[in-house]
This record gives sequence, C-alpha cells and structure tokens, in this order.
Amino acid sequence: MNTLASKYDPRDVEQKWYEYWESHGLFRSVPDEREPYTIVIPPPNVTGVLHMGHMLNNTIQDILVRHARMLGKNALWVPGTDHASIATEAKVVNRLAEQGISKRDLTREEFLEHAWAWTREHGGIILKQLRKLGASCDWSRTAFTMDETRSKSVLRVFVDLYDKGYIYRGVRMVNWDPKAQTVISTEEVEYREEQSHLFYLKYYVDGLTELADEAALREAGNVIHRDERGYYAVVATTRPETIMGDTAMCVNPKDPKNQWLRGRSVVVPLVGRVIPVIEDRYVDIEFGTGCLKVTPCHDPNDYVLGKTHNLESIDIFNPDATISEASPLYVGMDRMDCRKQISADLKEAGLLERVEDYTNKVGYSQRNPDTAVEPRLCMQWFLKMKHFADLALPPVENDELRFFPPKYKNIYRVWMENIQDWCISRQLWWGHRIPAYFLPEGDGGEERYVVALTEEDALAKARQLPGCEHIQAADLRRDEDALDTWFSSWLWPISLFDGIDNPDNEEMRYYYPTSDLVTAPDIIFFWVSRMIMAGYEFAGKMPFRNVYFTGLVRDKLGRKMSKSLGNSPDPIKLMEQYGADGVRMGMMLSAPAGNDILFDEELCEQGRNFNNKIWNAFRLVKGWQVADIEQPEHSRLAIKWFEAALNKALVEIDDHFSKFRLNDALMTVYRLFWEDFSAWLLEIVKPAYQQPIDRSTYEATLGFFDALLRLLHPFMPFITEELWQHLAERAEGESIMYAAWPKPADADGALLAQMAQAKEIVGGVRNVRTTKNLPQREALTLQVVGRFESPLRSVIAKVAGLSEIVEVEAKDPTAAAFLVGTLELAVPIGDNIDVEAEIAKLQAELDYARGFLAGVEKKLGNERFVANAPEAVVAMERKKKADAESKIATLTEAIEALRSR
RNA sequence: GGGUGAUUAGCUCAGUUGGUUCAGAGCAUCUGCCUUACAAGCAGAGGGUCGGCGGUUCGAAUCCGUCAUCACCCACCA
Repeated sequence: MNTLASKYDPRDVEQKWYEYWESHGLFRSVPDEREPYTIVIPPPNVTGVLHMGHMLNNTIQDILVRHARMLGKNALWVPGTDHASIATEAKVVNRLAEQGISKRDLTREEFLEHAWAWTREHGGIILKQLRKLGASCDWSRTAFTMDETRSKSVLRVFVDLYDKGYIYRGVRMVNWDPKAQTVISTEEVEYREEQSHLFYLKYYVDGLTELADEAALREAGNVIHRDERGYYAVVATTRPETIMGDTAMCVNPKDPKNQWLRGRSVVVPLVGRVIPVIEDRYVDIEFGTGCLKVTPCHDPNDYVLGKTHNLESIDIFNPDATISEASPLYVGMDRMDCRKQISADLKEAGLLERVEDYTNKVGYSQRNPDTAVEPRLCMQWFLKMKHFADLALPPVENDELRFFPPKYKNIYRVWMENIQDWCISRQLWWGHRIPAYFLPEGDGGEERYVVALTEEDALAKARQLPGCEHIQAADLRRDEDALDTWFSSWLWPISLFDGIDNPDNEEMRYYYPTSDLVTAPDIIFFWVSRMIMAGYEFAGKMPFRNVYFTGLVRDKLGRKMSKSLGNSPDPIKLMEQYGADGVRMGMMLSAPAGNDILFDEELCEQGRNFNNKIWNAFRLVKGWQVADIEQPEHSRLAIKWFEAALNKALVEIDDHFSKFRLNDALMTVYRLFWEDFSAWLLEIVKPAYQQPIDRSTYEATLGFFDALLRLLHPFMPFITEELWQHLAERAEGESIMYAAWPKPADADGALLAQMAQAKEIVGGVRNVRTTKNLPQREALTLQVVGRFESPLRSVIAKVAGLSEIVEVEAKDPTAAAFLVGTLELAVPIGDNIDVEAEIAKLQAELDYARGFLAGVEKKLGNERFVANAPEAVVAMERKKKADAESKIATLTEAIEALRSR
C-alpha cells in the first residue's frame, strides 16, 4: 500500500538535499582530465538581497551548470559578491546618519571600519538565499571584489595600464552626483523625460540707449526688444539658477533675428555682470529666441563653447550642489530651491519675460535615482578606450564569442564604435584606493605624482624624478579617490582564478576561458564589454565563449518591478509557498532568451502542480506489486512506443539546449512527462485494481522514470533528487547530479505514427462516450470499416475501454461514427442514437470535405502549378484529392444508411 | 533626431532554407466527471483573414515595398 502523501511537500525535501549535496562536496570542482565547463556568477551587491532578477539569472546558470555536469563535464560555478562602491557607501552613510554621525566627522579608516562591519553583517545574506534556490556553486571558492586577491589584481592592472600609457589624469566635464558627491561615468547617467519650464529672461544690451537704424534692422528681419529700461535680448533657459555662472551670450552668426546683437555686450539679469555676445554656429536658430546663455562650468556644450571662445569659467556650485561663494547671490542655497527663488526674483524685478511649459530630458544618477546629475568641471582619472574597443569588437563581430540572442551584437558594435574614455576615479572611500602618490608641488606649482603598487615602489619611483632624490615617504600623499566598481568587475573572470597576479597558473589554463556568461542586457556596457576588453588585454583570450542575455523580469502587466509599485514579490516567500523547484519552473516556463519575462505567480502554481504530478506518478509506480507473470501485449507495445517518443524528445531537448532555448527544452520535457508518460504510458501499463504488474514492464517503466528525472533535474533539482534516491538503492554520496544525461538513439518513426493514429482513435471513442453520455466503465465495441492494419489494437482496446475491435464491411447504421484520416470507425450505441443530429454532424463533415476537394482540384487544375511545383508537392496534392474523394464517398454512404433506416 | 527589434488564439510565445509535421504549444476559458496515482487531477470542446495595404510567385505567417502601433538602445538642442 501507498504510504506517501498525495500532495508533495517540498519544504523538508529541499533543505535535506541541499545539505546532502554540500556536505558531500558535490559542488566542488578542481582541475582534472575531464572537459571543463565554467560559469562565473555576475557578482551581486554584497549587501543586497535576492530579487526576481537574481532568481531568473541564477536559475538559468544553475540549469546550465547542472546540465553540463550530467554531460560528464567538470562543471564549476564560481560564486562571489561585489563591493558595489557607490551603492554600499550610500547605505553606510545613511546608517551613520541615522546614528547621528556624519561621514565628514570620520577619518577614512574609521569610515571603512563601519563599511566592513556592515559588509560582514549583511554580506552573507544573498549567498544563503542562493542556496535556497538550489544554486550548485562551489562555495569553497566564494570571492569578493575587495578581498585580497581581487584587490591586488585591481591595483596591478591600474599600474600596468598607467605604465602602458592608457591611464591619464585631466580636467574634464564630468557627470557629478551631488548626493553621493562623486563623479559617475556617462554609462551611469539615466535620462528621463520631465515636465519642466522654459524661462525667457531679459538680458539688457549694455550701454545701448538708442539704436539709430532700428527700422532698417527690423526690416532686415531682426527681432528687437525694447522697453522703458532699454534694449534687451531674450534668452530661453530651463535652468535660470545657472545665470550666476554666465560668462557670455551666444548667437548664430547667420541668425537674421539677432544680427543687431553682434559685437555688443549684455547684462546678466539680477547679477549685473556684463558679458560679451559671442557668435557660434552651434546655436540652433530655430530654438527659443536663438540666444543662448553660456555657462562653461555647468553644461557640456557651454564648456566646449567656453574653450573655443576662451571664456571665463565661474563654478557657482559646491560639491553638494548648493550655490558656492563664487556666486554673488543665493550663496548656500540648494540648486532646486534656488531655481524657484530666482524665478520669483526675476519676475519681481521685471526681468522674466514669460515662462512656457516644456518637456526635456534630465540626467539622473543611476545609483541615486532622485538626484539629477550636475555637469561639472573637475580633475579625474581616465582610461583611454580606443585600444580596448579595437581588441573587443572583432571577436563578437565574427562570432568567435557569441551573443544569445544575437541582436545584442548591434548594440555592442555601436557602443564600441563610439567609445568614450572611461572616467575611473570616484570620490568615495569604499573601494580600491587609487595607487597614485602625489609629491609636493613642483616649482611651477605643477602637479607631480607617481603610480605604483606599493608605497615602497612609489617612493623609489618618486626619487627618480628630477630634483626629488631626497623625497621621504612622509612627503608622499596617496590619492584619496577610489576606483569605479566596474574597474574591479571587469577582471572578474580572470581574477577569480588569480590570473592577473599569477598568470598562466594551473587553474587559468584549465578553467579559462569560461564557457557561458548569464547576465541582464542592461549591463552590457558596464560589465560585459569591459570583461571582453580585459580578457584579451590581460589573459590574451576571450573571457567566455557565449553570453546569454536574460530579459528583464516584469510583472504580468508588463511593468518593471519596483519598490514603489509594490509589484515585486519576495522570492523567499515564493519559494516557501511553491518550493524552489516550483518557482524555478515558473520562471523558466516563460523565459525565452532575451525576451522580458512577464512574471505571474500563476506560473509558480503551474510549477508546483507539475511537481505534484511527478510525485503522484512516482506514488503510482512505486505502489505496484511485481509478479513473475506474462507481459501483456499492450504493455510490450507501449514500452516500445515510449522508447521511441523518448528518443525523439531527447533530440529536440539537446537541440534546444545547444541554442540556449531553455524554456523550450523544459516544455518538451514537461509534455513528455505529463502527456506521453503519465497520460499514455502509465495508463496503458497500469494493472487492474490490486493486480500485480509483470516484472519486465515494471523495470522498463522504472527505467523511463529514471531517464525523465535526469532530464528534469537541471530544472527541478530537489524533487528529482528525492525521487531518484527512492527509485533504487543508492550509495551514500551518490546523487542524480552526477547521473549521466540520457543519450538519444534512433526513434522508431513508424511506431510513432501508428501511435498518433491510435491516440486519435481513442480520442474518437472518448468523444463518443462524452457526447452520448456513456458511462466510463461500460465496455464498448469499435467497428472499423475495411481492414485495420495497426499493430496497436490491444493498446487502443485497453485505453479506450473496448471489449473488442472488429473489422466490418459496413458499419452498423445506428452506430456513432467518426473518421480518423480516411479510416471510418463506429461505436454501436444501441438506441441512444439521435439520427437527425448524427446526420447533421456527418453533413457538416461532408460539406467541409467537398470544399476541401474543390480547393485541391483547383490547384491541380492550374497548369503552371503542375508544371512548376516540385514533384513531391504535386504528388501530395494528388493524394489529398484521392483521400478527400474517398472520404466524401464514405460520408455519403453513411448519411444514406442513416436516412434509409 | 538616428538606429535596432517586434506585431501569429483571451494571455505568453514557437513556427529553421516560401509547398502535410502550416496555422501550433502552454496557460486561461467552456462542458462533463471526487474513475482504486494525482480535483495542484481526468476526459472532451471552442477559439486566429498570422498588424493594415500593395507587390514578387503556380503557391506567402514566411521574400520585397509601404504605412500603423509597441518596445529597447544611442544622441549636446538650451
């Protein structure tokens, strides 16, 4: 008797097997003679928690790793976390603020202690959560982007690139995050459309009281403003608070509206500073009034204008985006408050001509999404990128390194072809401190520094500079800045194997290049492209062979998951509710490579239901009593057929895997298990109530079950391990994780076709049962008109509940008839038949067949078709014609028989 | 403003070189069933002019043109 519960409960099972795998070291990989298969995890933020994106991403990685492991490869999945410089530092700053501590009151060392404490406190959480998901990572290798090996690699690379001349220092217009008070790279700026205002400001022309030829100028197309205070130009701006930094006004020399302003000077409103009117073709004549205010310190375009026209630069902002001492007005006020205040003051002073509603794009910091980025002029470290783009573009272009889906190649190429230098310094403490050491300024006040791995090296290098022979360690001041987080992540596939510090070591030779990278497309520039660059530069080879880009996880309405919408489910709760297997299944059911997935909890339910289906199939099979009795014919045939079905599916599944079509692979196994195995095979071989099963059928069924569990294991690791262990005696430490992936053999195509016909016949009989309200258990007779050659008679009889299948010359006129292909079948049902309804049904089929025949005949009547189409196609049409004709004859006879009754 | 991709059943998507695996799958829906593995189930059924319009061809979901809608990426229009 069955003692297993009828519902599968994943809770204990999942925990039990994860501990088993871990304690037996089954995730561990060391180099050996097998072919390696390697994935490095996209390191999550060390202090982060698991979200739906991680669930998708890591489920996919685990499927790939488990699949490879079962293929006999030496599979390694290396886990780790990222120090996430700016994000983590922001979190620590916030926590300190809650305790009433300001970052500025702490020394660098004190602050870092707090950051490390926070890291230790939260650092393990996400890795524990990954274990719950079933991730088969080699935890003994867990790395951190700021651990000793990785840190050393980063510094070494910095020094190396500096020595090669790729790293330089310079004052540039950069993107400044005033909240984090650091520069960010162009890739970290997100542009959002925003409803704002266009302010039209009056700039009075300096010293102009009378314009002698005003009428003529107007005649020539000039737009001249004048009021009781004098002549003025109108400038449209979205940022009136920056006028304190205006050092010029610019017009297009070809602009007929503004010819009268050429060569004059204007007065900055409120500020009173007199600035020149300059001319540059950059200015769009059509936009606004054609007059542009130029603020070289606070706009990238104005910066360029400032350089070409040699303008003065006034930086009116402090690092926190409050107004600086350099401004004559509003000192200390926040920029946004200042915008409101100054627009009110301008209006008050009669200097605001009008305000229009305006939609523009404003850049926001990706890490502080509420903070608008401030363009700012400052000294930073940069990496020249041209060389790296030249290295990294060709291998992707020629598919040496493949992207799935390939559409990302385009995006990649465009970015590479328009590459900009990478600003790698950050005004943060949490990160890798830049290994540059400043010397006291030279005689001319010029900046002097050396770049070196250690202080000793730095000192030695410094002493080689002219006039610096007697420099002491105490004279050296190390750069305060840290490196961009991605400057460590780009080394990840190499540094994990210590390939920077210790190139050509055994692990590098064995595991590198890694096999597949699984990541989201939003970090293609931040991370993927730069890893490819680093791979070729520092290891001489690609970092991975394939990149699988997952989609974004959205809710079922297609919206991004976000905290504010509250539409992001908690993965841990989901796993508690549906089991990790159920959630993994739910994610994978709708995740074609690269497409966004619209996540719906219903999918997890479907996953859970499938778990239950597997569980109950197992209960059935394990509940059978085995006896040494003869194998029934239908069982023998069913087993032959399922073997063919399995082989056919195996080919499809392998094909799907090779193309990273994991959802299709899963769907194929899903249908194989549910339809072919459960609904057909098990129903056919199932012995009558309390009857035993023959040994041969039993063993074959267990064998199939075993194969199915293996196929399912990458997707649903827990339940498959549980059942696999129950399926046969297993030694301690043995696991389905290392069971061989089933290999396809030739499938018996003829038998598959025969079974397809048998299924249709069974369906026909069942349909008769349903529509005629016949009891399930009443044994029926099936009449086949003419000869019935199928070897699957016994199978059909068993599943359809038939007492016999007879070949007849003509069917019983009162029987319920149906067609399968050209085969006419009928089930006698005594007096239950509704003659009129039956005639109507047959008539409808007849009408359809006649229409079909007409279509085919028309096609065959077309000489050009017969002449041009391949012979096989024409033959097929002829067969269609013959079949249709025979069908029409059959139907006509059947209707006649019913009518004449 | 430029570019890329998409549009097939109520939803999410397959459909490889144009022709019997061309109109499919899963979910959802409807109907009947608590049948001795599973109601988290079983059996059956309905549902699409393949975004619109042209063109190429004997033949188009598939190739070409065009329009529409959507998504994403890039770009310095204040």
